[in-house]
Amino acid sequence: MIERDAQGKQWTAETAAVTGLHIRRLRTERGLSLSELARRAGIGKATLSGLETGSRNPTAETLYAIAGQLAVPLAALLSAPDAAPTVEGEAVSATLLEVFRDGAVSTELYRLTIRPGAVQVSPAHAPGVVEYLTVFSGTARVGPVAAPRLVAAGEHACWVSDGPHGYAAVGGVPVEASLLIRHPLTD
Amino acid sequence: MIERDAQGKQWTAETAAVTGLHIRRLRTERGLSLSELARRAGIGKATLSGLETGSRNPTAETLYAIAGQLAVPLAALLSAPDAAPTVEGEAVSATLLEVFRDGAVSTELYRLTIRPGAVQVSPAHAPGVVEYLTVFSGTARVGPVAAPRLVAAGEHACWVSDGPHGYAAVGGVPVEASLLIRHPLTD
DNA sequence: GGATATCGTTCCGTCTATGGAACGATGGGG
DNA sequence: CCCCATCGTTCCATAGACGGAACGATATCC
Repeated sequence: MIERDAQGKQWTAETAAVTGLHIRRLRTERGLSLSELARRAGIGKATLSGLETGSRNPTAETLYAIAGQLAVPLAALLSAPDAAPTVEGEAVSATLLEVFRDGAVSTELYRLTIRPGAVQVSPAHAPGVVEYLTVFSGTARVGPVAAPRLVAAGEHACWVSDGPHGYAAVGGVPVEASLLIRHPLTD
Repeated sequence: MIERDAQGKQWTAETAAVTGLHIRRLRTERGLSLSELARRAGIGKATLSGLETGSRNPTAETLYAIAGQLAVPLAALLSAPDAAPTVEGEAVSATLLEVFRDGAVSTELYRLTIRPGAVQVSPAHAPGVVEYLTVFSGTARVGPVAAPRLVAAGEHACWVSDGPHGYAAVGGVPVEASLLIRHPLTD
């Protein structure tokens, strides 16, 4: 299946600087002064200034206050858009966008790009795991290796991934798609 | 109809507790002990313990280290992604998670909750707009008002939304789902 | 039983993120 | 010209987040 990046992300000087730039950009886009945003968010000017210049390691409380006033999700402040864990395979690049948890089911949402010229085969998952693929552009051949399906732009497919299954782009064009993987929580 | 959360989100005792539960859940799902995760993430056991029990206000550095080791986006640790723009309807709450743009198509991804006891009907969209709904939990009756479909947990449905279409929860339980809306860009 | 290991929590000294105040710079208005 | 408001940065005492060590609890082996 999709192997996860076991390498941990880290908070570095660079991360801090990028985060600061994001905040400053969002603030100026809204025509807010540093003092004004600090006042509205209920934080000190010193804190916000230090944050924007990348010389601080903010707490969750501070980040929440700022994101709330800027009316953006926290993720918009923190990471570069693609700092999420990315999985690279022979033919597939996947970015984990969200993890939903509802009752006894965990659902992971990936942004998927399938490169042409190769086929990626993933081994079986745990029983009960289902995958849903929606193609934005290009044409993909996906599903169980025993019974693959052609999915064109705007179409979608789903399959039970309790056996080996593959991903391939058809026609020499990369495929852009979203992939939902639904895991029953077997605890 | 479109309400935006202009009120700032705040870091409260409850936020901290929910965040802690998310972390603990992700950790135990992976079969990791608290000590082991702390060691791998390079943080103190005291820090992780306090975080999971909701008695701390972690720094970005700590959150990054944990999210990295759990291989999830930071948003999966922090409480529900409801700091994002949210659309509230009579029966439906939708959160815009992502917008993809690929060639001549724009695709919006929503996180959807349908409350029981009401039916929400949306007017026709532009021609060529298609919606894809994947249900995580509960059972939904969705699709064109002329031909609605029943979708149970783990199933999905798609329909062309060039006519009025509705969303309803069946069986008195809220429905949790993801919704992809695919717009051809006709400009 | 005793010895050992690891679990998650609590204690505590250190370090640092915090907000208020003071700072120099800038820009109108009278 | 002076006066005053507001800009973003820097200084600083304090609150609190940090990791190491010690803790009691539980399991496993001899």
